[in-house]
Amino acid sequence: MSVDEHEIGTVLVALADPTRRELLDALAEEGQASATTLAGRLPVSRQAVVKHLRVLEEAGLVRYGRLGREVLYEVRPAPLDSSARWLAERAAAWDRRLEAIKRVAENPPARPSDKPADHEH
Amino acid sequence: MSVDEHEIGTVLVALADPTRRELLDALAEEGQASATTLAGRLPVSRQAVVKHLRVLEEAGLVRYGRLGREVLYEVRPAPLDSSARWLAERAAAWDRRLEAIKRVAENPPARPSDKPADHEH
DNA sequence: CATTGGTGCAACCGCAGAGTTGCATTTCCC
DNA sequence: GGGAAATGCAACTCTGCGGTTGCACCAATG
Repeated sequence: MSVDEHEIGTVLVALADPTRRELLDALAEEGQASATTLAGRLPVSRQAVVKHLRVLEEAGLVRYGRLGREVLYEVRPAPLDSSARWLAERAAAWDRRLEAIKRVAENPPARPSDKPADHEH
Repeated sequence: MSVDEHEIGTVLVALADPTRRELLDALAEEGQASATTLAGRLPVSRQAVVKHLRVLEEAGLVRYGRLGREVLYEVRPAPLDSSARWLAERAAAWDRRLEAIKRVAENPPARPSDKPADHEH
């Protein structure tokens, strides 16, 4: 309801990369930092960091501002928050759905197919 | 704190793909369904669906069980839920961090660097 | 003004993953 | 038994993306 699929998509893609998550951790710790600084903390080149920061920025997870000759980035919690809500909503919806199905399966009608066996591996 | 980085990683990767999200939606709606059935609802081949289901299963987002000659899948909300908590925790941590930095920047000490200008684009 | 530290830009590489097709195999059902 | 429906397996293609390197460009500073 609250946020749209597409925005969530960009956030999920942004967060799916482990380097990007490390980058966010570093940024959150530093408060604010430049691409060069961050590249010093991770085992990748500055250019790689720049590219990552670009996708993070497009997901709204970081903000940047120029200060003299350097560009400082800082973290933005908002999209993370709305994504969390999106996930929680979805989990709740699934739960409701499963509950409804279980009720139907156990009580009134004939069962056309059984529940899948619990197949942990 | 609650769940480990690696598990979250697999969930995020699984959710990052739009086809996989559609697949989960379809599955949640159907209650349970086979790869063949699902392939009928999405614009991809059955084999593609099978591969997606494999990564979803490894992320714990679906469960499957054999019923005669067909394999039925159903959705599992738990990992979604813990991921949501993970994101929310992180967002909160960032918020605290930003607050702390703002306090430091405004009050006691000299400011070594200014806040980045608000650069929405 | 020349140097130096920080960015921006572009080309390039390698690989994983999303997708396909074809075929073998199992199981249901007449 | 013998199709027909569903799954399993394998090989293959192709695009995207994470990463690098090299160089040009700016701006602070002695």
